[in-house]
Amino acid sequence: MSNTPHEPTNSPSDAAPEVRPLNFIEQIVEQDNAGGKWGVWADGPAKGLAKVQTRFPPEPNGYLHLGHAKSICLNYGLAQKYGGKFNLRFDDTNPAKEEQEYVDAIKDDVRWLTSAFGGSFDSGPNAGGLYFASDYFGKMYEYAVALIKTGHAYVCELSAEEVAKRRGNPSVPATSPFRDRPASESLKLFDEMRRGVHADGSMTLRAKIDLASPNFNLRDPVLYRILHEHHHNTGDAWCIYAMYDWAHGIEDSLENVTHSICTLEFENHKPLYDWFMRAINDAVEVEGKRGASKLGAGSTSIGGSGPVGTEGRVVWHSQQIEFAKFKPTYTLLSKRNLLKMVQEKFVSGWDDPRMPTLRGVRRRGYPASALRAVCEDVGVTKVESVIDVTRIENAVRDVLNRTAPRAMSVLRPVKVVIENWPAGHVEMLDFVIMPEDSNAAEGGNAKPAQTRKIPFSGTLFIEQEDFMEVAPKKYFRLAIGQEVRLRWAYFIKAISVVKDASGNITQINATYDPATKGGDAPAGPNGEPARKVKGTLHWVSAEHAVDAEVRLFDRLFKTEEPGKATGEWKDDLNPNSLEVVRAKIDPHLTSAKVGDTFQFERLGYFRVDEDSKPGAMVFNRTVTLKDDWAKQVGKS
RNA sequence: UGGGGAUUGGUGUAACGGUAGCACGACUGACUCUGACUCAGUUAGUCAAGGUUCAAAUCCUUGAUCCCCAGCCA
Repeated sequence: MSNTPHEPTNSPSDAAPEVRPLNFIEQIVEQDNAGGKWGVWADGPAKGLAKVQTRFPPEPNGYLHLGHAKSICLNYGLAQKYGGKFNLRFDDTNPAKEEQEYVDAIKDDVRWLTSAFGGSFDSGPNAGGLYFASDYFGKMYEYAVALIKTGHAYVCELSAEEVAKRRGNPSVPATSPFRDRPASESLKLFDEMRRGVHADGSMTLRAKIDLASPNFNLRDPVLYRILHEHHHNTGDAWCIYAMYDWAHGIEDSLENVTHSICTLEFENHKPLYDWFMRAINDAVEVEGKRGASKLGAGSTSIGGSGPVGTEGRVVWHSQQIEFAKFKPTYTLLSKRNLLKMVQEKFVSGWDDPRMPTLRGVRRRGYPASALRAVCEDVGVTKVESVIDVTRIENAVRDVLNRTAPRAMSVLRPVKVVIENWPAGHVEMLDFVIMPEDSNAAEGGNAKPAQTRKIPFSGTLFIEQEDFMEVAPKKYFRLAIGQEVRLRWAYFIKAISVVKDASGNITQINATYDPATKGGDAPAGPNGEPARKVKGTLHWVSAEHAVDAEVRLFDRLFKTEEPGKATGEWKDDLNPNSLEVVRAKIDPHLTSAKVGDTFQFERLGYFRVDEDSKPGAMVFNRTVTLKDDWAKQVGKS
């Protein structure tokens, strides 16, 4: 390709690749990087590069779902884009709800999803590592003591009910009779709380902020509650546990997180997040002056010659940024309700292929890269938007179309007998596994189509809906007297049907044209154009086909926003979200392994399910192919 | 009734005082040995009303609608 110098330089071939505009978080990151706000990486391959440290902080009290996928992709994507690090951090501060089972599942899910970025939290250039809030319990306790000493916190002996009663309202301030007790007294009680002297619920450590604040989060929030619970990580070492607001900023600080990204409902918590970090900085400075350097910045300082934290202080103070959740239509995405669906057996488990959990969609056959693509596609904003689920399905189709080998299987079989086929004869025909990639073809990189052999005989199965005795207008499929192509095989024409007592078609009798072998009619002897046919059907040879179970999924809910109308999502459950059929599949598929995904031509994408056993395969329909004909039929 | 957010075609998202653009969908058509894929075209929008300005999606005022907040959950 030669470029003529006279031509404008914006021809498609040399135009700059179309770049997506930066989302608002990327804009913040780039401004921070340009201003040197967070300093640079001190060592490692990114040495000298502006520091970008993100994290995904799940609570291990449930399974990850599509909503979490957006957060993971955002945080991992940022780390990757700016040469930074991504941490997986378990926010395990409430042992009453958390379990090891969830920790293991979440690690596995994050690994799976981030494989779409070519890495994970513990592998690849952006691996920041695995962390637990519970590893920081000691530091959190030290900081809490420092806050008490500096008059920023006190032990409150009000019961939960009393606190609620005294919470006040927008115009009436809250109250606590313990607010002004001396620090020495709080210190003593807090120590007792820690040592297990006091019962659950008998007292809390509260921050001394503003009982009259219109933001209720600032009305002296609880830092610690007493919980005599066994913790999956720390066992029985603690019986007081930090609350989210107290714990989270410290976790971010200890990991030198630069951008602490969370969802919109935490916007009201940001003043508290920042208040705590300033209070800790105050306390640490005071301690430093006293010469008691136990609280010294240590690992939490940025160090080196770079700037020091957002507030110009000693202890790292991350920046909280909020974005809108991922909310697909026809889907429920709250851990509480998903748990209920599992417990009340509306689904078979957390990994039911109809579930919007990462495990569910993975089992169904959604590729991680498709999820990444959707997240990229919908963008990141503070607008609470609703995403059409079909966008996810389209992203899945887009990936699978490029990656899934083709096969032919018949979901709802009806027998076809080729009357003029030589009795007992079996012919092996070429079947194209992967069509040429038309995208690649444009770039001149078309990979030649690969083929394998499939058996053809005089008795076949085709799809019931591919035959009608009388073809309506625009029906291109098989009908009496109407000729169609059997994919990669022959043209056939239906002659007659056999019906059972109740009028159901049990057999179609047809004839084939031997001259159309491979699926094309020859040109006429005098160069006349070859005979064309409008329809092409998928098929399997009856004596070779293998029986298999195929699970067809529909959406779990009938309405775009489950529960919107009545307040109860159970009212909107789709009773027909699962259909199981006995299909006739290509014998070649019996060698497929769990997780393998195929396109069953003209039907959709299908993944071999974990329930498969030798000789009894089970396929999940991941998603159908788009179907213009069904759309037309639906309209009329 | 207090505080915090948000509002651009059907949906998602750009435009940061200077031509309202992109993607998805939908619709037409082309192509096709998958009614798929691909390709071409069409469609349709600044929450409302005032104001500032040569010029407003963008700035100001007033209002509307939606979301979040009074857990010892995260």
